[in-house]
Amino acid sequence: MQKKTASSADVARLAGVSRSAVSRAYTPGAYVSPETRQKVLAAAEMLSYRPNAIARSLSKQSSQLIGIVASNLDNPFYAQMLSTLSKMLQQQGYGILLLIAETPDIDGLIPRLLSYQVDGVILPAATLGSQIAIELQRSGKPVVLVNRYLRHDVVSSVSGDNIGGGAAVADLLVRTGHQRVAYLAGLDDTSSSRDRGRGLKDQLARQRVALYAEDVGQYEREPGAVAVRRLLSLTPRPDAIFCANDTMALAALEVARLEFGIDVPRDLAIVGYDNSAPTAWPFYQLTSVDQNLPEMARIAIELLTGKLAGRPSGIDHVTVPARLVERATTR
Amino acid sequence: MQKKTASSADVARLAGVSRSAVSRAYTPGAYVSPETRQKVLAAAEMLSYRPNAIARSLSKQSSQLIGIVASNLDNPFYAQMLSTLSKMLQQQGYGILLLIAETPDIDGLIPRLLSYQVDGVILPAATLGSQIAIELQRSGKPVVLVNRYLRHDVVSSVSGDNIGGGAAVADLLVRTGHQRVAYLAGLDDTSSSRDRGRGLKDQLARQRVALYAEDVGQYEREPGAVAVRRLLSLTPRPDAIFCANDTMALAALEVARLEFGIDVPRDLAIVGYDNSAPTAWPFYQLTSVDQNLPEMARIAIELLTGKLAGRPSGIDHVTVPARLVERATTR
DNA sequence: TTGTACGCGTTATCAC
DNA sequence: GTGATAACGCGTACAA
Repeated sequence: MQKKTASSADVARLAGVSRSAVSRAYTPGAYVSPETRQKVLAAAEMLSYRPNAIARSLSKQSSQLIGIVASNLDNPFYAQMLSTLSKMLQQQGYGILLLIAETPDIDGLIPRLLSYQVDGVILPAATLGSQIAIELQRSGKPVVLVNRYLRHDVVSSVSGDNIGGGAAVADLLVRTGHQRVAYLAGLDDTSSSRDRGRGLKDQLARQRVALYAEDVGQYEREPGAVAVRRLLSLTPRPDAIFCANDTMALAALEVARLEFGIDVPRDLAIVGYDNSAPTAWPFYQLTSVDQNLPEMARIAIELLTGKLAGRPSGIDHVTVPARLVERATTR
Repeated sequence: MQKKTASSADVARLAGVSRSAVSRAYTPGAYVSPETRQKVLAAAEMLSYRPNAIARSLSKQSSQLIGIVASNLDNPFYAQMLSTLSKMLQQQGYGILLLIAETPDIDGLIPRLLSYQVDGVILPAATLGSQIAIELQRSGKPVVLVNRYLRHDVVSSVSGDNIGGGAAVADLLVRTGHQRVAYLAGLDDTSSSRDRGRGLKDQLARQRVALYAEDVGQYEREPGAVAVRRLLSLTPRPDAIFCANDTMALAALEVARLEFGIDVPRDLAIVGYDNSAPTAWPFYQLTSVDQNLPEMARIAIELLTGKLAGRPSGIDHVTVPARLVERATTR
């Protein structure tokens, strides 16, 4: 239990070398003789010395810190996204500065994130105001949006193939004989919700089926349930509901079975989006669209580290293929 | 889109004052005349200057950064714990350095966390090796364990009243006429699992009921389901299963109803722990024990900030009362 | 290969 | 009140 944490000067003194030598001993590929290197490491061990990353950041003008602005951690998809991104980043030697974007004063928090000189920022948040992304971008920090993109190509992003995913759902529903397909959107101002709906609609249209109804559930359980009740009260009733995420789809299944006594999938098909863990639970067995989360995370990091390495990349938008996972809520 | 981020020297030059004046303008309660303060703020605005937190940390010997070592983010309880802790901390002006403790080389990651000079560390991880906590503590960093404690009082912690929670379950089960109560433990080497089991057993004993069976499900869905199958294959069959967390309890309910065709709660009671979101979902309606997560988070931060303020607190262990939430899996 | 000297951006101390 | 100056701990030209 030593008083103060040892500095490179302490190590240098004990090892009988200069501070530069200590620094070099910790710099891969620096000119140090094996002997001095050993002396330094031995002394460091004695003092249980660890280089001070804060001081290094100041000197190197690079903190090796990545900011992640997260939200909706109650949604398993985003919880897993945060976990996956973090694991991959820390494996590559980066530290993670976390910011939860659910407090009202989020705008005041971003400058604080920046003040820690993060090398880049990842925004895995479909429900986040786009203003933040634009501001970050303007401040010159490398930024990558995940699961969302902005028009006008102002900031790089990676997202799932929402149009393709919606189209795959349309194909499945038409193929299994559905005629009155409803779409339960997430948030109107998000690219994900819009594109999933458009993919569905367009692909239905190509097969001479018109979208029967549309409602909005804000990507959340309660508003979703309310919207589903509205949809299921239409006459004639829809024979299929495609929900813009799993959270709403799980609620839809509950409302349909328990409140309306509907036989799913015989009289009603329900499809979700994200293929999050609960969709596979025995009580639900929900058909859903897999976004390939690990791949999205991988690419997000690749885009960001590319910018960090100064690779001359403009604003690019990468799309990851989606995959329909059929379970027991479709026939 | 300026080239470099402005420093206090740039602001000082533009405002026609010294760097000290700039620093003081950003230090609450420092000796600055309103006029110079205004000049500085105006110049800062022009250059869109933000104090560099890294440099400040170096100078002040305090980073205002708290490390959180998280894991099991697929468990809604821990996802919410991370979210709540983070929100509270950032509200108090702290930054959060996140470390996901699910990679094999976790031991190598801790020093990196420390190298960023975090002011303190919170460990909300029941499944984390206790060695890490002890090492951190020994390094002199303020540490608080959440939802777990260590014998011998070596590191501060806050946890739910697991013994009381287990006892409350025992009372409920005896009161509703159960005689063959089984306990599905989490991980043997965790205080939470041990205490919940002990609370159950002791309180059963006080009412002349012996624990009928015990098994281990590692706090996870699949191992939990396997253990439940073993328990339900006993003859005579248990008439109640108390699971050490919700994840296993949800799986237990599925196995009982779908695989064994058991009528829950008529022929079998199932109780979980954590009162996480899915327990309230209509398909489950699982009776569970609420840990009062927000209160646990609040106290954890209070303990930590107390240590940071140099308040002379030893090693203390705070226990938060638990509350039984009865739903449809008990009668 | 090694050491010296300076810079990174900020705060604390001290004269003025 | 204000402005020099010295830390804070480290990386790195540059000289040796």
